[in-house]
Amino acid sequence: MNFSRQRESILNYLKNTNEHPTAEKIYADLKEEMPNLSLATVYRNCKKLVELGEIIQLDTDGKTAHFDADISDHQHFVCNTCGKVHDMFFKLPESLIKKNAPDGFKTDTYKLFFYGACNQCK
Amino acid sequence: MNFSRQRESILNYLKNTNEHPTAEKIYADLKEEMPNLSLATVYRNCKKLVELGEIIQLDTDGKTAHFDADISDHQHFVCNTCGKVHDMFFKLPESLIKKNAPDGFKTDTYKLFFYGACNQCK
DNA sequence: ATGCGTGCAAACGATTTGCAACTTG
DNA sequence: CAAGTTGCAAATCGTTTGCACGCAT
Repeated sequence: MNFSRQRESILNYLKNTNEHPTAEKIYADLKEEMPNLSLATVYRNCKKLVELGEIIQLDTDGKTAHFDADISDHQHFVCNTCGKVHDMFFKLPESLIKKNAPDGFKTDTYKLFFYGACNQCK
Repeated sequence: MNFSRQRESILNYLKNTNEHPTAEKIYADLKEEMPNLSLATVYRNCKKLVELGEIIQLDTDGKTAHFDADISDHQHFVCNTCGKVHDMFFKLPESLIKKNAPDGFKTDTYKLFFYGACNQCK
């Protein structure tokens, strides 16, 4: 086994949801099958999985981090009403990035979040 | 006077810098002229000024908020080395937003941060 | 044995809050 | 005086860490 039972569970949980849960949510849901799972373990493993490139971390606001097992280069839409995070599969055109970067700056990555009302909350 | 002395100072401080300081930085700098300024007051006033639309809050990472008195619709570049935040004066084309928003979603705003190396750190 | 991973509780950093005192109209 | 604001200290929230123990090589 590559990963510990806990790490495996967390990764698996993330791979099988299209929500983008917080550590607390992952913890609450997995706690049912693993009653002595600890929140620290969830945080530790999410961090580790991010480092390993198995998942990505979404800082949708300045507060709580969300996690996503879809590591493809895509964007997110956050509903201001229900708080749910939806995927948007596109990338910013390279030309747009290049054109607008300050002179002499080298752009590695970007974070892009859209906010508004989802189809259910509108 | 519209605002309290403290609130005025904070807004004024932000209007006269092109850095994008954190609450701690604002506090540290203003404390010199106002020795009994409290950090809580800085936080309270930054929050209030954001609500009033006088400044904007930048959540460049999941951790510390930065503040910006330039309320025009513009973007930011964060240097991964020195941490400084630079302005980028452009907006995403409406067509790009419209084209990529999930079906039936209504986009209000977006947050866009670029990360990389600035000309000095490169 | 070694090394990594765990659960727990305590610590942490950023931010918020309760409160009594103070300002300003 | 009323409404809004302050400074301080304590509280809160999300997250991290120290530690002693446990499990797989």
